[in-house]
Amino acid sequence: MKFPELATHIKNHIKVNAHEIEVFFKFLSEVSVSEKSYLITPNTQIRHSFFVIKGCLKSYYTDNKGDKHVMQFAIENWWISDFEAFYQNEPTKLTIEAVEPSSLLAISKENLEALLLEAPIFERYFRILLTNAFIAQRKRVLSSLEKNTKERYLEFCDSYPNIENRVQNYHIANYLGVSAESLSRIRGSLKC
Amino acid sequence: MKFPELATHIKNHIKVNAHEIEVFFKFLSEVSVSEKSYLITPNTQIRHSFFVIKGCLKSYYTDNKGDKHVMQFAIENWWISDFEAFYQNEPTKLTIEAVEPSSLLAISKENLEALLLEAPIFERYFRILLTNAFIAQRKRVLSSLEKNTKERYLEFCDSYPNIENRVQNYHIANYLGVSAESLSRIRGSLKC
DNA sequence: TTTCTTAATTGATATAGGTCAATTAGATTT
DNA sequence: AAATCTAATTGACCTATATCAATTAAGAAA
Repeated sequence: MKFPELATHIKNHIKVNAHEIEVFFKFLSEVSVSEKSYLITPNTQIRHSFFVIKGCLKSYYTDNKGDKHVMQFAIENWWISDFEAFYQNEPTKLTIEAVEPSSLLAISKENLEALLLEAPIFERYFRILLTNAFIAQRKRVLSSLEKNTKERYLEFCDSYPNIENRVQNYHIANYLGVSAESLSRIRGSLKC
Repeated sequence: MKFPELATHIKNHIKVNAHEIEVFFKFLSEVSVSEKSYLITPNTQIRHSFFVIKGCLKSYYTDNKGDKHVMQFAIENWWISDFEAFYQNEPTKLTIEAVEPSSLLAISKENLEALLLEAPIFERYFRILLTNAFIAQRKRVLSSLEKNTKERYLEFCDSYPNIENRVQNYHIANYLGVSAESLSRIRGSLKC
């Protein structure tokens, strides 16, 4: 079986048979990227969603002061994209950059549409993922309203297992919306 | 035609015929609430989604210090629910409270499922709404990372037209995650 | 190993926004 | 109109976090 990681991920969410999985796989392409290279850059029209087989990536928005704001990290078995551009056929606003050398599966918007026509069972798979992603965003909004930085850091470590050792301090600071110095002090206070 | 507001909302998103709209409407119930009454309270199993015909409501999370954090306002033509509870069949965590006397259409989770079986065209309608809601949450996350309170207040006024005159200052402060005093000072600085 | 580069930490200070208290303004009730 | 209640504003002060600068640590390259 090709791409066992994605096959498992699909089976964890919906009931599918081997043939349907095969159909899915024929719409995928394999992508490998080295550390610090880009999958997506701002203001382009290339629109894919990516499933991480191995590695670690981040998506971020660069504001007009040049500050970067991390929207998402993705490690093994996560999907990552500029979802706004992907779903609404708009130019990209985000950068997706590999934090580690990574191997991915990519599906284009057109191929996704073709897949859903040929195997509508996957409507359900993507609807579940979209629902989960929506709820995850709501939790992040709520966290930012309710919790202080230390609590949000701990929550972050929880939702991205073991990621503290894979991405740099200041990337996490950009995700949490605090300065690298503040996060460093918080980490210091947690060690004691 | 019954419920012209919802009929228009649906037609703005998908192509439907009069019969399909009729099918949708038979799964709805009408709800009226007075100001300050609740549609949903925490730790209940009642799960509906509500479409606002007239009025204004808010959904909020109450933390264990008793502080309230507003997730969403809803005015005419918005859907509102505790989406986490609704989509994932969990007990509610939010309160939905009417800010003005309001009239609503309600659809239960079970009726939604029955509707989607009988008229699958509405899969598309709800998928579009879910996608829009997901993207709106992402924008809110990005705002909280990128913008200061004044900018977020202006953005808020923009996305909820004319709401400054309909809900109280401190409700908006709870939405933005700042104190009522801070928001008052920001409003003051904008008048000059 | 030595050098170079990038990231993390630490210190000193500044600032946005929080908290608490008092005052004013608007609504609502009597 | 007077009294009451709730919300908004304002002031004084406090705290968390930002910012800037200097130092240390860790990795990568020579």
